[in-house]
Amino acid sequence: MGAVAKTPVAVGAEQGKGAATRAAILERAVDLASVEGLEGLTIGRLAAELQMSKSGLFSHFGSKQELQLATVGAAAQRFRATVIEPVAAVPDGAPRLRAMAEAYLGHLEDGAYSGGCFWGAASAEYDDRPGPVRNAIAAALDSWLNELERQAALAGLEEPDRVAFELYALVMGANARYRISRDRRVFAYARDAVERQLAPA
Amino acid sequence: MGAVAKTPVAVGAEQGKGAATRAAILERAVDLASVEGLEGLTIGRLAAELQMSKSGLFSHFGSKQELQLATVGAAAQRFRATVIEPVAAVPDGAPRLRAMAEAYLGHLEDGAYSGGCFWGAASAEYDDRPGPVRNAIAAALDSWLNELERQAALAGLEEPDRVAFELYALVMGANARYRISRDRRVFAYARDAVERQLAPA
DNA sequence: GATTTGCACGAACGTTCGTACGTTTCTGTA
DNA sequence: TACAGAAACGTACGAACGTTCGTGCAAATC
Repeated sequence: MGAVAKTPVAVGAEQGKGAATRAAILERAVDLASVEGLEGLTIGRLAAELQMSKSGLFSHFGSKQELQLATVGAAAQRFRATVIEPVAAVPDGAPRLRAMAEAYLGHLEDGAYSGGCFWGAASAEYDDRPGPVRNAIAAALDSWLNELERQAALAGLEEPDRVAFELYALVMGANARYRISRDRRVFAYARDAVERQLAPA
Repeated sequence: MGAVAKTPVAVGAEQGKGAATRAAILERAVDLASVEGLEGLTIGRLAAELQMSKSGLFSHFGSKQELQLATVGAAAQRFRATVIEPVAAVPDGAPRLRAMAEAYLGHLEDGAYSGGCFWGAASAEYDDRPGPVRNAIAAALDSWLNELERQAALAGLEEPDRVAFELYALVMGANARYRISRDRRVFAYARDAVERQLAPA
């Protein structure tokens, strides 16, 4: 191939066949974990769905916990790619919050995620399971809440921490309620409530 | 009270030693399932915690699914006993909704449930697992939402279905957020938001 | 051409799961 | 006191779990 000078392993360098396989595994793992849970996510089943051997898949992670942590990381990356980055150009404050909520609700409504919101499931599953996996989930959710609060402050809203909580509760509630009742009216309720939160801005 | 079915699904512990054992099993099962999930709830561990044999416990239910269904039923009974019945004497409408929300949030805040809200965990776990267990969970949540909507209507609030959803999202969001962040401020946020929902009444 | 390295494989391990079945122990009447 | 039925127990099973280990093979490196 090319005569490009090869650098030592850089952070996040995605080269080689192994990295591609690993990425494919994690893509599927996020979907599977959204349905079966992070604990119900089984190495054997994941391998079967990807048509590879259990041991071959396992060797990419070394332990189930490492697979779970990597899956949480992949889910965070996917969340940023679908809810954060697409609205990065929208002006700070109320417009940005509106766009973020819409990006989240829109993906739920379209059924883009077969298993619903990964974070809703992971949060409920690990809230009582201390350890690195729980910490990773909590950190991701905290950073999301912080972003909501930051934007609420930029919007000039009073009590941005309270507004952030309410927005979080509304969109997660829409996810939870839609998932179990399949009642699509919850999306209208949630959009309406988000709008009411943002009205003072 | 009507005719008793052949299946061991009677509610009252009126007869026999077996019924008392069964009730004790289910009491523990609800707590365990709130922490480990309904799927993570294992017969062996449940038996060990109750200091009885796996087979002795198993014979009360005949299958794990029957144990899960019975656990859902016991959790519904506990929910009614802690959130519905204690406020039965409170006047319909806004006062009743306030009292119900306070009963729910108060129990969460006091840490009465070691594993947090059973329904938040069960709903997230089973939203993608079709079958009798999911149906039982969905039915219990629907009846709760319906009660909220009924009380919202009695309170003279507009769009009682929307109000019911928002109240549901707020209290469940408080549970979810408190469980993962241990931030007690969410209770104040939730109470404040409930009050704002009820203000027009 | 020889050697090292990176990926994936199949077989087997020890454990735990839900479930089945036969036996023992308790308990409430006749 | 005897005894039937209920309740709890002990043992065993097949399957699936996470994990370990040795091997095969292609690409990269020497």
